[in-house]
Amino acid sequence: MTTKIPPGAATSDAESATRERVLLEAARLFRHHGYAATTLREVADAAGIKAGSIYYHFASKEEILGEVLDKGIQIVIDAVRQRVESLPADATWRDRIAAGIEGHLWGMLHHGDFTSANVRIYGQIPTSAKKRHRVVRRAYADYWDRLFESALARGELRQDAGTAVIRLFVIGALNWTVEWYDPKRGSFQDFVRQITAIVFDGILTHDKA
Amino acid sequence: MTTKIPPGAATSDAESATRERVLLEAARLFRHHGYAATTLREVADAAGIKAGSIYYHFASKEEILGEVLDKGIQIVIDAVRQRVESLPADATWRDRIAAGIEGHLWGMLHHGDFTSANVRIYGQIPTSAKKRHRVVRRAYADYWDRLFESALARGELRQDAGTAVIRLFVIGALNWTVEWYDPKRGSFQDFVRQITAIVFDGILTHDKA
DNA sequence: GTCTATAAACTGATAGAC
DNA sequence: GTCTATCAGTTTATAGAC
Repeated sequence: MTTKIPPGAATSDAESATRERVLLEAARLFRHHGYAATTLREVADAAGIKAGSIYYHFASKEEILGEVLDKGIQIVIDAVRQRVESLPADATWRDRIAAGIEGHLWGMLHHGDFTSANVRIYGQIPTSAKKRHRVVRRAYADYWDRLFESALARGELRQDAGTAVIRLFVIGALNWTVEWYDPKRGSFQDFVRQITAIVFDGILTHDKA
Repeated sequence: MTTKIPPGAATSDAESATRERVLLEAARLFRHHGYAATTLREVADAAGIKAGSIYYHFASKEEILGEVLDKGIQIVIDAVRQRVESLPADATWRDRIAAGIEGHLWGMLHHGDFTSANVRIYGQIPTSAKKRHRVVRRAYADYWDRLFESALARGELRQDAGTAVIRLFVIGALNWTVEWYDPKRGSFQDFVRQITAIVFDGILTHDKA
């Protein structure tokens, strides 16, 4: 509960280098092998310490899981809010949603181990861990629901599909890009342009008068 | 290699009731706990037999995995081909893609344990299993690429995004619906209508002259 | 076809030296 | 802070009875 912070230290508690290293390697291993399949010995090996030493930094395997999951979603939330809230007050909802898409993709693709681990293993973790993590997820879903419902009220969003369906479809599709996006096939900015175009206007051509 | 088939049996080899039961329960457990985290004791318990008995039907845990993965994708392939190929010869590519979307969603959502297991654990399985399964995946991807490239050649598909990006985005988005689709919130046919509308025309409104 | 029994190895977590 | 050593439990797979 009470963690000692060295006087004058600018960092928050819980931020030693090895601690961060353990979280990073855990995220990478959870992503590629799953949560239950990843052993603390593997995590310790990758982090350059022995298995027993992990328990100086974390109380249990599940505590590591919790931090990895939270970090994965927090990175995305921060990137989205930063971009959406730096828009001018008279921005259209289309502009705000576009900013949100770019932020979400940036977070997903630039911290792939944390975000992919989150996407891949959330459905496989103990219910206790799920329950705690659900609060953050719900808050993020609410943020997007507000964007979509405001756009709907302004007549910018299609009305023949539920906003919940739109949110789940779009966020799910954006999340999954971390599983196939290949930076070697083009710039991140061009990727964002393509995805935003598809999300906004669909995959078909439309005759314009 | 040579499996005894009772004379007059209409079924192919490898189709005893308990064998099918083991595959079904394995898919359900792989889906919810991951591959490595699922023990053969759990699978056996769920299937109503003892752990040792599994080895009469399967040579190893990885053989079960292979069959679960193949079945998950084969269900979807069959549903897609059936719908696309029953269309009249003069059908538009829009019609064909719509039929493909409906088939893909039907397969995904009506055999959720096999399809969700496939989506969730593919990134977490041993490379040996991945390598064998990749052949079927590639064939299915090619099928969709042909649909999209034909639509592109006919001017029905948008030209400012790569067909590979379109395929990966759309299939990924459709795959993920199995993680959030709720049959209690509306009929399957209405769900297909909403998803197809979003994929074809996007989430925004478009002024039509 | 299914069972019991067991082998050989691995698991999360703890205790205590340094 | 990190180490070694260890506990108690679990794992896949095999052998052989029925």
